[in-house]
Amino acid sequence: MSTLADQLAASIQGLVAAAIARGDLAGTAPESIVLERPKNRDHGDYATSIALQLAKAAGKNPREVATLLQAEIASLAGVSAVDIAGPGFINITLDRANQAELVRTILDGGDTYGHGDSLKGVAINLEFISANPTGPLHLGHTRWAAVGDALGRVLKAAGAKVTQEFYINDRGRQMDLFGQSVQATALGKPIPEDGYQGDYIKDLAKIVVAENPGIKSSEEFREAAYKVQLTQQQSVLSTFHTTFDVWFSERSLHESGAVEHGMEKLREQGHVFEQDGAVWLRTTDFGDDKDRVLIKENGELTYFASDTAYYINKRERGNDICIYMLGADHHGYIHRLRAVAACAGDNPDYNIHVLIGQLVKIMEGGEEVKLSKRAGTIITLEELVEKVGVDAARYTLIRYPVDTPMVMDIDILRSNTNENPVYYVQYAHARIAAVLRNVSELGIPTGLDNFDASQLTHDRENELLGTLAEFPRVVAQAAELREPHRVARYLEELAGVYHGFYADCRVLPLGDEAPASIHSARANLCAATMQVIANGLSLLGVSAPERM
RNA sequence: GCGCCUGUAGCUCAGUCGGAUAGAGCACCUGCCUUCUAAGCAGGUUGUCGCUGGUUCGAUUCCAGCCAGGCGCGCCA
Repeated sequence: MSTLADQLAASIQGLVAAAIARGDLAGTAPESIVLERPKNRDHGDYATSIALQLAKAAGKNPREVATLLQAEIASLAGVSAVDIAGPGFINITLDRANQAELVRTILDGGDTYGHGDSLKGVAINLEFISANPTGPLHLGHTRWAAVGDALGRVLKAAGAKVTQEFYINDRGRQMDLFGQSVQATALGKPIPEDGYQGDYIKDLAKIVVAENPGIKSSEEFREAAYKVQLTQQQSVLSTFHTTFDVWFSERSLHESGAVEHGMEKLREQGHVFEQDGAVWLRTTDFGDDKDRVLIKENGELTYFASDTAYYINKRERGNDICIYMLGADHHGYIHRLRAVAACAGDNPDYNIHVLIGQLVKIMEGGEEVKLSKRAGTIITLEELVEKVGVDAARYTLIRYPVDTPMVMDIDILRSNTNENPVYYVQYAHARIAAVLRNVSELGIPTGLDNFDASQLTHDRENELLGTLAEFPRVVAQAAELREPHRVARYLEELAGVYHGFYADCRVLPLGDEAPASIHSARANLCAATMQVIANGLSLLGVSAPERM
């Protein structure tokens, strides 16, 4: 879908190229032209600084360059005025009725408005959370549960084929300790050193014993508790509206021979060597600060060996790009994972992308809730949802970039005021739904057959249309930068613009006033806005209520 | 010591192909509901964009160095 702004930018690009071909300008034409929405409304609907960029090569001052292009831009379809301002900005004002045709585009597009094809044909593997199945999901996992799922939705909207994947760390010492801990608890014995504590272990022990009478060995306990705990994680994530296409077991990686296969591939690429009785991967060739052990001196495989094989496995399953979402305590993995990609013969700048999420702090009652496993003050995903609900939790976690540490204030999230941005956005949606209910009750004709774009010339209408037009761009950028928070911020802006429109532009007829085409036009504009808010919230996995 | 992230209003934070007077919410004042959801709108107050240099028509944005804070640097998983 190409937006009005895209078409305009392409046309201007053509004009610039033509001017250069004619010899009016010197230099080379830019590949594309950026049209931005000026913050100041006096600067038109769109602005470009192209004249300032061209000036130097052209050997003219920027205002001259702008003047040269002015008349031609003004003659483009849909443009009503072109002004030159400041050092040489070209400010473009669009024809309002023409702009209002966007309502048709949105309503025709329905829930696909905003979708694009910038990542069309790209297969992306998106791995997030990947917790050990040895306990409930906690706050750190929760940030990824929200952001990861939202990112997946955004990438799909940009046309990518996305596999959302959860890597189950079901192998190794932690699992054994887990089994021993549950066993000890069930049998009333002391929990082993470094074992798992907490009430949930007691609960697991009870369930496991009830379901498996006569269970004895720690291996049996491990397997039974693993099953219960994994099911619990899956069920909690499902209520959180976070879905996975693949639950990938680390064990299966070993059982299927994928680890040997991965190792073989790395050997072929020539980055594997032996030293001190161990087998290493020379990751320092590609920016890691030290080489990494694949097979220990005692013959055991390292966790890193699994990671490496897993990456190769993902790529061989047809994924072009592997995105990893890791906690801040894993940021040391960035270099080594990129090096793994490079060792496998891939381009680390394209085939792999590691996102690091900073920590989440919780405030409640004006104080920081200290999180400690030992003290049992871990906040789980389940508890957070109980406190604030799915929508508020998801929305708040998503609206910040992941590389900033964030603070969640439970008290604010519980409040139904506009301190709580999720309500601000949802309220706009519910408000429109209410207006449209009234529209339908009053028998005001809606539908695009009754839509007259030339009615929508009010400043507020124009501002709303301009904001609606930005949505596809926001989605594409969020996908490109892997930053779903941009969608949330956009929705807050859109909600604000709608509320302003609502305050100044009456949709329903007043008193005895007969329904006229302005009412139909505004009703359709409302419907278009509601559609965009719904589409945006859907990208975040947050509900769009019709009543509040 | 090395590496990753952060430093923008009193508070919580936005701000990427470098652009015009740096934004939003909260907080604090002032207005607006006998007809659309006031969970709303309009207006006012608030800044050495951590510091110092560099690149250039122009830097909160890019580069270098420094300061401050968070986190991490196992043949652990």
